[in-house]
Amino acid sequence: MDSAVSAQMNQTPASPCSGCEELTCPIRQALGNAGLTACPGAVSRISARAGEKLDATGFAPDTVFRVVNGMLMQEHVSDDGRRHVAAFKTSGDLSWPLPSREAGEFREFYEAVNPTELCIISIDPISRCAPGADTLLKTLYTAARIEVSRAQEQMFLLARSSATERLAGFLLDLAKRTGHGTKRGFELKLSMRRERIADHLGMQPETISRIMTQFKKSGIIRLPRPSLVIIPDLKALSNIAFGAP
Amino acid sequence: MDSAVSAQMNQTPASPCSGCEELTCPIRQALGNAGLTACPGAVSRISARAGEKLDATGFAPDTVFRVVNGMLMQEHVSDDGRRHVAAFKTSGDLSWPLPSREAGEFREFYEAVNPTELCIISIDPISRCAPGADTLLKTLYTAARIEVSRAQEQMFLLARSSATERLAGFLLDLAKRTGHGTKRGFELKLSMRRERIADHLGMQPETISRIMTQFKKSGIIRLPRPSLVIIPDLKALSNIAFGAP
DNA sequence: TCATACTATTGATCTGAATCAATGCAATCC
DNA sequence: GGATTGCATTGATTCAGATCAATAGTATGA
Repeated sequence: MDSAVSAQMNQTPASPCSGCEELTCPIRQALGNAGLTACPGAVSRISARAGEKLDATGFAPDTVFRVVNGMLMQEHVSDDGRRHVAAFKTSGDLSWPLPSREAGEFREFYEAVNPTELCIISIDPISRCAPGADTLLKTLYTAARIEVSRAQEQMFLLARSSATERLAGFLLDLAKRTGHGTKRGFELKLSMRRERIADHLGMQPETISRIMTQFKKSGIIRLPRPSLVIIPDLKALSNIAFGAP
Repeated sequence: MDSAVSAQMNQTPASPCSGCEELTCPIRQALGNAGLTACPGAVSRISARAGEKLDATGFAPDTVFRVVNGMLMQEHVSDDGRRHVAAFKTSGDLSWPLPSREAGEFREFYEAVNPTELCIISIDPISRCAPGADTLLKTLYTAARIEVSRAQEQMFLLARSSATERLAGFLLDLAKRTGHGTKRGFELKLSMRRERIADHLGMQPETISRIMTQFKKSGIIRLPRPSLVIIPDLKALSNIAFGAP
């Protein structure tokens, strides 16, 4: 089992969460400043440098994480060291730490891929004391439903797609979420290493490399540096992701 | 693409849902009979014979299915005919039909494995008109969170376990949920065909057969008929599922 | 009870991705 | 700016599971 949980993120309680100034924050939208202020300690905030890790074991079952900015990796590690990256979370994404489980299952960690800020929110005190709590609950419920859909898409990908299709799907998804168009094409920064992409897609890092090279040779992507992908034609990549022969 | 969506389940509106007499029904628990009666049309009920299919496309995004009894299979089918069974749902389980999506993704179907009764619930009218709606919302939110955890476990299984481990994990899960102890061991009825188990685990039916035979030969299971599994020692199966060499 | 039609099992072979093993790059630190 | 170090890439080989092809069971209906 991985022992490199050295750099624990340092948690700084704050009430209300100073990170929830953004208009898109569901907590703020549901409760407003007044509601948030009524619940001291319900929201705390963490800043993490790239590579910092947080052991998600032992959080109360009403906890929700919200990524303010940066990128957070949610990973599951089994006792014998097998890893799976459940998701790469970006600005605005929510995540629910796993309820603790019996042995034989796996442990959950969160790791910052980039410098990342996140809020750790306790829902119970908020839903008890704040006005607008039902709106908040509805927002969270909707978010959780969307998370179920995402997970089901990922399951389909893992169960029924080839390595090539999986990587194409991953690049496409990340491009949509974090990329930006330039004159040369759609540009995407791959901040995580190949090994983590492999852990996300149920593959080995060597296979990621090989397929990247294929994509490069066939002109689907350009790869000036290992961490910079340029996609001249998103539609072409999409065709590969969805099973074009 | 599968065209055998011949036997559409026949939906019979009812208010309140006569199927929600059980104490475990979250709708009933949250609202009570009075609350349910206040929302005519919010809950309808379906009876399905084994093999009957329901196209889940086009349900409102506030819809929840609840299996009353029997077994329901939630499956995703891509345009080129690849299938994945996201889950086998049993009594008390909730399921959320996927929001409709752009082309290139997949369609969702529900199919009764056994004779099955389910409730189709519209949440919005209930949460508007009934007392106790926030309790209901909290119950649904909790259920959705649990569903996210389940999906993440399944993702780990698909991404990082061998075929043998996956099948052991599946048998174990189903045994816990639908099996029962006898003097010969834990007995489990496999109502679905091998092909559907394969679709759930991202494998081929032949591989399921081969591993079943291995398990049989090594004494992990007995298999009097293809649809009846007897597990003398759950712990032995569990060891295989969680990566014993 | 026997014929019919599926479904499961087994066998032979193939193949995509894993594994093992170098080699080539890029960022980081003196 | 040049070594150092950790990744990424490429190559050779292996192997788990898929695919193709029979054969054997099981359930259903006359």
